[in-house]
Amino acid sequence: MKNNIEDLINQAINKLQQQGMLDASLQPNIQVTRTRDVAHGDFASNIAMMLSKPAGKNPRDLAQALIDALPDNEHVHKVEIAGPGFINFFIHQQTTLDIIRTILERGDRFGTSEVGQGEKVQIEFVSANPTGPLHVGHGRGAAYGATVGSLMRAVGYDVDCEYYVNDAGRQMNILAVSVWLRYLQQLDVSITFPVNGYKGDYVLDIAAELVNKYGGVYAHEAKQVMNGIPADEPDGGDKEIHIDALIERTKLLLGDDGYRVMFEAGLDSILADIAEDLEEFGVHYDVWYSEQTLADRKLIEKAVQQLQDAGHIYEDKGALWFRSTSFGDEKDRVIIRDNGQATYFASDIAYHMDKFARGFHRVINIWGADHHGYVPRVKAAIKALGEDESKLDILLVQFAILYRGGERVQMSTRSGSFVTLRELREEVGNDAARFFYVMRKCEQHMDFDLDLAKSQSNDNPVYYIQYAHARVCSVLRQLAEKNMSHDIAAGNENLALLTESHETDLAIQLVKYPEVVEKAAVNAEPHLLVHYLRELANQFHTYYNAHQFIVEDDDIRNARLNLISAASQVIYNGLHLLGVSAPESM
RNA sequence: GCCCCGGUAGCUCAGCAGGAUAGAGCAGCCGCCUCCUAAGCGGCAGGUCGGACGUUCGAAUCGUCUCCGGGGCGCCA
Repeated sequence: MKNNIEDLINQAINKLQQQGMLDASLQPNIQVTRTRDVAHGDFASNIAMMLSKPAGKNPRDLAQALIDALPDNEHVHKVEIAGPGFINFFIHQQTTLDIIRTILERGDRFGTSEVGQGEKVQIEFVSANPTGPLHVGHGRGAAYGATVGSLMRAVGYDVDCEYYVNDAGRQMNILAVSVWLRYLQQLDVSITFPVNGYKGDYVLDIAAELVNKYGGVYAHEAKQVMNGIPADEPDGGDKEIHIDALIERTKLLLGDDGYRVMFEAGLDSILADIAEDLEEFGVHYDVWYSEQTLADRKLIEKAVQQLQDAGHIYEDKGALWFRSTSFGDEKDRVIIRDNGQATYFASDIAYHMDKFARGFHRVINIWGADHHGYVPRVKAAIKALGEDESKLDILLVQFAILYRGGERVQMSTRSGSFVTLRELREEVGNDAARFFYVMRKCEQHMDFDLDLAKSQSNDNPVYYIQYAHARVCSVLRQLAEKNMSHDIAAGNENLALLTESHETDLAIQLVKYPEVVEKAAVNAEPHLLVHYLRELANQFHTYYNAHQFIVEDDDIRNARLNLISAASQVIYNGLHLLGVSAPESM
């Protein structure tokens, strides 16, 4: 309808240009918006005010000229000039009510479209290091990424969701050592656990399984483990040096095979846990991409070589540097350390190179806001590799700050004192968690009050929306008890009977749904849908309180039941996109 | 020091490709169940849109400066 009106205005402008009232060279940017106030009709355009200056005419006079030039349209009921020169369009009520028929016909496909034209899009999100369970901070990225994926699919994009598994690098070595040391402790080897080790209970569980499976096969005496290892922090040493020495000692004592056992026990167990956690949260991935395979497939070397061939690499102090400053970064970055090891950045260049090689038209990375300093160098690398950087969008999700008892909850994976996503899900439920996480714009810091979320209180906005859906289901259930029926075809014939203001308001809200879904998808802003659904639920509840649906008059009853069925269908569709269930009774 | 995000009602936040009297939830106060679930509805009250200047017919929205809060700036990942 909006496009329709833009069309009409365009025709009017053309007509005035032909008549010489407007300069033919004007290329107006026609804006049509939905009005806030019903007194202003359904749609409004500011075109007359925008053209008033270049046309050298008073905006209200120009508006009148445009209105006179507007072609007739079956859906437009009335056009008015208002205020300083707005043109307000009033749509026929029947046109609005026809949306009910459309919704009931299209069912759960109502709101989907093809604007994405099947474009291949990759969304990578969460990608937390597999060194411990997901915590509530990851939950926001998970819910946000999954919802953006659903939204984009709904409007016709071909979406792949991907998790980048950081299964290589120092963190994983620290995990392997942590597992082994816990294993030794459980075999009563007296060892002080390093400050920098992973202290979470899950490491104890992994170690216990190893004890079960292998007994003392990988045991060594405390002396062998600790002799000659530089002191840890509490003993006046450096915790980083201490843990690195322990990694080397572990590799030495266990050999390659033994070390792999520790390494994989940690990785496999934690990754499986993460995958299960996300699946239970309704977050599905198409691809789990291993960082290790980049090295195995020599993609890192290839990426470095490609940059070198293009002349963007130089050597300094024994390391290889990428001249990222040539591409807008604030300083150059090391990609191969003086010890010959590739940096994480090098892997990431290779990873992004591979993303583009896989043929995505658009690549979306959803990162925690703490990675924002990393954005320029990744974009720099992409430019240096000759790729089109506009295909890469990096969306930064701000932290979810937890509050418990009015106090901020500190989180740290290493210390083991965090609230896990699983814990949150169990306490507030998947529906509330999914909903809360996408309620805010992603760049908005989020205060997540655990006490409030945990309390199964009525304040919970997700219940409010679900309740609207359940209420409609309940009404339809009652029909049978009252020996009455709902004839959808008859209802569609009688939509014109829906003349109450509550009914038109509700229908207008329903008309907006596809526009909201499209805008939420294109802008990656799920919160728009959340706000829309709240408003829709509110309009339904208001209608519910104002009028009876189960009435004796067959025509009115069928028409009203069609309207509320359509409303509940839209609520169902919207909640589904958010990954939230729509219960039939509550 | 540089960079990113935020500063709108008591609290948590929408609105920000400039537009017609700035919205919602919660909290507060007052009403509404002989009637399809009161997990609901209606009403009242509540705001110098952090501040200043600028652009504009018009600024919460755009620009510059400034103040406050959060985060980031490694041969870590």
